[in-house]
Amino acid sequence: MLTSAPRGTKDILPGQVAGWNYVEQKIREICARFGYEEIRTPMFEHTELFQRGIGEGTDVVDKEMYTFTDRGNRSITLRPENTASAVRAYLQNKLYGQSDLVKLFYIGSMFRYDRPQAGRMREFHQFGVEALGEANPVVDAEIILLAVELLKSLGLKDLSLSLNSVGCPHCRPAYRQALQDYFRPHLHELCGDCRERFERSPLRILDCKADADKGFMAAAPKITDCLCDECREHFGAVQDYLRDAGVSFELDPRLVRGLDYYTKTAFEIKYAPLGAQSAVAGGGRYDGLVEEMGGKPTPAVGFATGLERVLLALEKQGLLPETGLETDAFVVALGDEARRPAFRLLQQLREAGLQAGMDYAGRSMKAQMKQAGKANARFALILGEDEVREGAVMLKDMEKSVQQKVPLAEVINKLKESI
RNA sequence: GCGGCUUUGGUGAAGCGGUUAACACACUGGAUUGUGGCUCCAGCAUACGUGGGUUCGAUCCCCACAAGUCGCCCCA
Repeated sequence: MLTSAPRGTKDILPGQVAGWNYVEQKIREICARFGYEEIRTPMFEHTELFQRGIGEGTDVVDKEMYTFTDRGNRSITLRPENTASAVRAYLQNKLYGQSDLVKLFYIGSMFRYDRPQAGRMREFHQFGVEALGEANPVVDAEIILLAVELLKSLGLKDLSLSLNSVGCPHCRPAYRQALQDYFRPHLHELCGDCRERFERSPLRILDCKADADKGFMAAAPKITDCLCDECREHFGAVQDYLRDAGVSFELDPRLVRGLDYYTKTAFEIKYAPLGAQSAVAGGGRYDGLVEEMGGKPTPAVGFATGLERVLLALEKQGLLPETGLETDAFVVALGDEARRPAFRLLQQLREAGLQAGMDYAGRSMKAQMKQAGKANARFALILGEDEVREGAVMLKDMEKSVQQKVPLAEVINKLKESI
């Protein structure tokens, strides 16, 4: 137990960090281009924030949160997602006072108690974006394009974008009703899960794999047929903007988001080879959330991507950057008299801005040369009795395998020239 | 939360009711004097996920648990 991390958590090891840095750097670059600014919110919040924001009755809130009571008797929850926190920070810090439209992004750990699987961790990392304060569908499109642009710039291929509208408080109740009316006569034919969903979230029945091929499924009312005028227009406009941008997508009337706050636009980007956890990014509009949390009515859109899944996709497509230490110079010390001068030389190299290393174990020359080779050193600086006496150092080019004796005072300049 | 599969050293793995638990890579040392990447030699699992049981005897059989993985679910 002492030597294993809690279930569903993972160490990101030195060899893997380059991939994470690569993705994070791309994220920052693209967010800057799109005009989104980074925000960092606490990893834990008052439990109530998520209950209100995400909604009781959702799986995330009901069965997946890490909730505990702190020593001050407050109910605290490790953030299962970042939208609620972002909205809270927006309200608490009155960011709306700075401009009508506030565009934020975040990168960080999220926590959900779920059964671990590849691409589904209990501590996982999300990058997400929130645009608060604008109802125009052009922002929906911008956000989707940002997600697409990110994944594209990482080099990912074979992604699919699905789009839907889940309606608004005006038209969704009617649709719910229509669905329940439609399914009621078939209730006994539905799977157990769906019978439970019938009352609470009939929309999810559409998404059920077990019932997918039942005859009556195909004819179920589609939300897109039940949208109010405003929602319909909005949805149409989002599609127009995407087409103008040359982004292909498919409409999926069965795409439903599991968090209560979504309205109108919902979208998901999938990378199918990831199997059961193929959703790489997902999000949509949530026009009611800010008000729900005590702010003025404020339209908003956002999405999140699962970084582990993005990394998995990159790995599958062979797009992860190489990792490995670069070494400009490896100091090889021979004999006890050379140790101190060698260590001093090492420091001087590093102070001069070079990446330098040496052996600390007092090994044989052969072993030290091996180490230099393994460290990928461009040069080996050999310091033996002779060199110490002469105030010189043997400079060996590891690739060309040629060497020359150079006065100690000149090595650093010589190295800098050739690197 | 549900079901299937898997679990041998740092890694990839072979094995089988009773063996010194193969082999490869990695790692460490060596192949006469101060020089890497090739080659050769040697070393490197009181140990087969954990805990029980069956058996004269279990890494190999049974049970439980754990972890991983695939699917469901959920979602990113």
